[in-house]
Formats: sequence, structure tokens, C-alpha cells
Amino acid sequence: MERKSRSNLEEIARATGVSKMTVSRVLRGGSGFSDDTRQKVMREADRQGYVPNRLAAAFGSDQASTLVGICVPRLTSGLFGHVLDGVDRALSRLGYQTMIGSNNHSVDEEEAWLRQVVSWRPAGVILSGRHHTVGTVDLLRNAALPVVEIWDLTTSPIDMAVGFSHYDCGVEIGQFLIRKGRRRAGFVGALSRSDVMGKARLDGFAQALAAAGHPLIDKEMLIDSPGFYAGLYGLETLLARQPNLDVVYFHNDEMAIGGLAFCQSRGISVPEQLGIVGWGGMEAASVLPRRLTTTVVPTTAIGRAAAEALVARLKGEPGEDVIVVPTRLVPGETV
Amino acid sequence: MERKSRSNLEEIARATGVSKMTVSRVLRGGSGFSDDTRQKVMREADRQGYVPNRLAAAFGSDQASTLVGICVPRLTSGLFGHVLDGVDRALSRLGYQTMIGSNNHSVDEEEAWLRQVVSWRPAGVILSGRHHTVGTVDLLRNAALPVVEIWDLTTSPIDMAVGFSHYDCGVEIGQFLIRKGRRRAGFVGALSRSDVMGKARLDGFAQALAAAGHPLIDKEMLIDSPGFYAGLYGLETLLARQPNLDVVYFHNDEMAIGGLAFCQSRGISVPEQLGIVGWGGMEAASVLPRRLTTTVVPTTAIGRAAAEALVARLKGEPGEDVIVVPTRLVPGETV
DNA sequence: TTTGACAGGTTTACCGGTAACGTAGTGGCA
DNA sequence: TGCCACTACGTTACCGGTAAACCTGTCAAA
Repeated sequence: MERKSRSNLEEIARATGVSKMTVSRVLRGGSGFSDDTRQKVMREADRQGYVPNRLAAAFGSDQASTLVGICVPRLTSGLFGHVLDGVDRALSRLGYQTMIGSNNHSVDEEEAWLRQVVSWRPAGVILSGRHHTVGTVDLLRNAALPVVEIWDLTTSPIDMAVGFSHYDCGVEIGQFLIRKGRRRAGFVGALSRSDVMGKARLDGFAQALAAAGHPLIDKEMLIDSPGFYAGLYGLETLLARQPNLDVVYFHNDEMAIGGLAFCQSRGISVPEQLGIVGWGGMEAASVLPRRLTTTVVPTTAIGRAAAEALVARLKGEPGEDVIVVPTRLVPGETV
Repeated sequence: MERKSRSNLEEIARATGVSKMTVSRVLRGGSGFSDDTRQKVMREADRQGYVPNRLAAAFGSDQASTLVGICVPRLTSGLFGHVLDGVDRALSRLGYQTMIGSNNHSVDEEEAWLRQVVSWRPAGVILSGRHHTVGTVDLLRNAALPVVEIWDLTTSPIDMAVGFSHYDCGVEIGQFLIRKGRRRAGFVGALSRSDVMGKARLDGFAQALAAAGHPLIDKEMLIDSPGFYAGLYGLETLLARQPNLDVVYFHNDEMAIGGLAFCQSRGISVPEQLGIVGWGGMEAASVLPRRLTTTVVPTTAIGRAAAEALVARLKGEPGEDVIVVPTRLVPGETV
């Protein structure tokens, strides 16, 4: 009963004695109507509590979609929460709506999500990472959909990209440790599905160390989610094999904090006996007695830049296809 | 050019020599067609790379929307990240898509968000908190939209509710502290806009203390976001006024950790001299040398339950209107 | 033989906007 | 006076599905 009485352009047109098209023009703020007509229409729309039907608009015109999809690896990660926040704030300010998805670092889950989202004919999508299935790329190309790849930078994006190089993060940390006089470095990581970004950091790290003549001594990769306990047990395992390490680079801050906890429990002094380095700039790391040496990623800025690049593209404004946002090495007190 | 050639039911119908309606039935898995027809249609749809147009479906039938909106106070909060994860996992498993929004604890921002979302004719929405504007309630009622209110439980929801009582959380902590022999309690909170839930915890806490004959000594409310430093400085300010407190209840875990850091810096022994209590069950709290006394909130379960209740309602299945999820007091080692 | 049920379809109308185009009136100017 | 430009509308077609009603042939039971 309520459904039938829902206000629409036709109702407003009938009540004000003008045509549906004129009502449409008034409500969208175009031109081609008198001020008198405008007032009548606006008043009537307000009286009826008119809510526009974007479904009909997007469907009919094939131009008017204000839906943007974003897929991140995990919604529970603090880092991606900030990315999401950056995206959503920018999009809603620009009049767009945000559809989310998470893929657990799986490109297949990403494709499944995309297939659902594309059926809503979004204005564009934002994906995390540079690796996608063939199906994903086909789908995007077929739909001629603007897409921004974020987080892990690629020089040849499908369309646009916003992010930084994980490889370079690793290189920077490697060089920093060498400058600090560390010579026997290890790495503790986690193989959460196909998290290739952590691998890229490791590669850059190992490369920088090798180039300086002090190659990576050993690494411990856990098949586990990259959290506190994985870091703790990972470091224990690694040190059991290599007791003489003087610094360990961790997959991320959570794991590094786990490593710190292990050192504390065993009386290993940080940074004197062992240096600890994380990655990501996790907020909670600030609760530690000493500031963690890590790389801070400008998460919110990445989200915002991705959203703005996408909207600029939609409006036909010119812009860079690849936007590099700088990460920041925070020296901290654990090296 | 690409746009025109986009596959649709008509194209598939033409290519297979059946009617559009038959193609629709086949692809939606209904009945009323032969197995031979089914095979032909399926093969052709696959060949054309058909992607259904939910825009058209939802628009035309007024039943088929699989869009669900969820609005949380902050996307950057670890707690709400988990809620979002619970919601999105449940929804995507059930074939729905998730639209997000955040409102900074402002009911007006919530209404503005809802107005945008309703224009997409979603199947339902999930809101955080029990307080909403008149416009929000009108909009929901007018659209006859199923809605789940999460997080802060109300006994008279607009429609459905999933959550727990913040007031009861405060009461439980108050009674716990009394049992533990604490007699001079303080509170450190943050007035982030109109965060009424933290206020509810304080009220329950004060009520329980008063009922036991040892009323709340003092409280410090900061006009700041409820984070680490707010907790640190809040405790400093409070202790300057009331040096004899024997326990402090914090707005949340982040602030409690800030408080712990303050105690450590001043040589105040925890829990001997001063007890510290948080709220929320922040994951990072597990990195502390001693386990924080706090209330753990089943965030993911709330999200999942809300999504499932909404979908059950949409499918006409019976179910509870108010679902209470239990919080858990974790005694910890800081009291 | 008639009737009816059923499988396996087809036809038509409609959802609520927007694009494209048509048209009446009005005022200015050569 | 005729022509043109311009304002302020109205008309029509269409987007891609789905609901509902309507066919048509076949087979079994009455």
C-alpha cells in the first residue's frame, strides 16, 4: 500500500500541472524553466517527501551511476580500515556511494566479488594489488570500467594506479640497517594465501643487503595470518636456527610487536642485542614503551587519492595515470 | 561501440531463437523450459560473456534488490572494522552487496548518508546506535525499509536490533571492582561529538558503584578522539585532582593503554597502586606485558547476526526482533 | 469424445527516470 | 512585416529486466 503511493516525478508533475520532464529538469538543477515553475515543483517535491530513484536514473541513462566498488584484502586490518575511510570520505563528498568487498588476498575471490559488483553497473572500481585473474581483467575491459589499482604500485596499470612500491620499502629498510651497522639480518614473514606484497618487501630487502655485501642470513616464513603470535613464534624459530642475528625485519608491525614480546620474555635487549623492524605504521605500535622502527604508509591519503583520481576520470578531467604516494621510514628506537 | 554490443537477454534470445522471457527464466534457474533449451541458452550466455543487469532487475521488479547499506560511526576503528567484516562476509555469502558509510557519531550525517542510500532502493539497512533523527525514522518508515540497529541495544527498536547494553557493561565492571575491593574509582572518557554509548557505560558504572555505597570519586572527560594520548593526559589530569584513586575505568582500551603508559612513566605500580580497566577488547591490547582488564565485545558476531537477521526478514523467515549478544568481562592483570 | 492438467513456451505491459527532439510564444531587429 | 533566436516548456522513445496473462500441443482420465 505504501509502495504504491511512493512519490515520483509523475506524481509531482500531476500535482503541479507540468510535465514529468520539467520536474526532472528542476530537480536536477538544470535549466529551461521559469523561477515560478521551479518554486512550485520544489515545494511539491518537498511536500511529498520525494526521494529520487537512482536505480531508474542509472538504468535509463547509462551515465548516471554514482556507485563505486572497492575491494581490499581484509576489512579487519587497521591499515585497510584507513584506506576505506579515505575512499569513502572522498567519494561521499563528491556525491558517490561506496560498495565494499574483501578477498582474503585471493584473486579468485576478487573476481567473484567483481562479477557481483559489475552487475550493478558501477561508475568505477578500486582494486587492491597489481595481480588479478584473466577473468577480472576481461570483465573490466569488457565493461569499459574505470579502475584504480591501489596499494602495490605497478608501472603498467590496467587503467590507473595509486600506491607505492613494496620492493622499494624493503630496499630502503635494508640500506638503513646497513648504515646503522647491522650486518647479520633475518626476516620473519607470513604466507597468508598469496600475499605477494610482503614477498616484494622481502625481495627488496634481500637485494639491498646483498648489494652492500652483507646478504640476508636466514628467513622464517609462517603459514599463518600475519599477527602478534605469528611474529612471536616466528622469531623464536628463527633465532633457534640463527642465534647470532643482529636485526630482524618483520612482515608487518603486528608481527614485529610479537617479536618484541618474545625478546622481552627471553631477556634479549632491544635494540642492543637485536634490532626489530616492522612495516605499516600500525597505530597501536605507539602504545609500546619504545617507538618501533618501521615504515609508515599513508593509508588515508592513498584511499583519498584513488577516489579522487577515479572521479576526475569520470568527469573527463585530465590526470596522472600512476600516482606515487611516499612512504616514510620512521627510525624509532628498536634498531 | 563496446557499450552497444553489451550482451543482454535480448541478444541471447535472438541468438538461440527463443524469447527473452525464456532466457530470463533459464538464467535465474526457474522452471518452464526443456533441458535442451536450457543448454542452448546457457552456452550462448557464456559465449557472450553475459553479465546480468541488476540495475534493471531491481528497478523493474521492486523486489530484487540485493543491496544492503551499513553505517558505522568510524571506519578507522578496529572494532567497527570487525563488525563490517562480519556483515560483509554474511551478506556476500547470501548473495547481497554491502554499501558503507560513516557518520562520526553524528545523527545528522547518518541521515544525510541514508538519504543517498535510500535513493538506490536497497533491500535493507543496518545502522549503529539507537539514536536517530526524526528525518531518519521518517525516511525508513516511508520506504518501509527493513532496518537493524546494532551495537547499542534498545528494547524498542525501529524494526530489529542486535547488540548489547553499554549501560550493563558499566554496571558489570562497577560490581567487579567492588568485589575486587576497590573503593575509590575514577573515570576517564572522551566526548567525541555525541558518543552516547560511552556515556551509557559511565552511567551504569557510576550507578553500580553508588549502589554498593562507594560512589564514583571523579571523572575526566576530554574533548578529543578517544585514543592513546587522550587516555594518557586524561589520567594525568584526573590524578592531579584526585591522587588517592585506587582504580580508573577508561572509555576504551586505547585510552586505557595510554593510562598504563602514564603509570609506567610515573612509576605508579599497576595493579597494586592503581587498577586500570578498559573497554572493547582491542586486539592490540594483547601485545601488552600484562593482560588488560576489559570487556570484550563480540564484534564480528554482531555484524554477522545483524546481516543474517536482515536477510531472514527479507525472506519472510520468522526470527527475533531483538538479539542480545553477550559481552565478556576479561579479568586481566591490571586490577 | 470431451475435458482438463501440464509442460514449455510467447506476448504485453510496466518500472521511473533521461535524451533527443518538437513546438508555442515572445521580443528584437533589419 | 518577416525572420530569427531564445525561453520554456511538452512528447516520445528507450534502457533491460520481470510479472502476469496468454497460447499451444500432448497425454491421461472421465
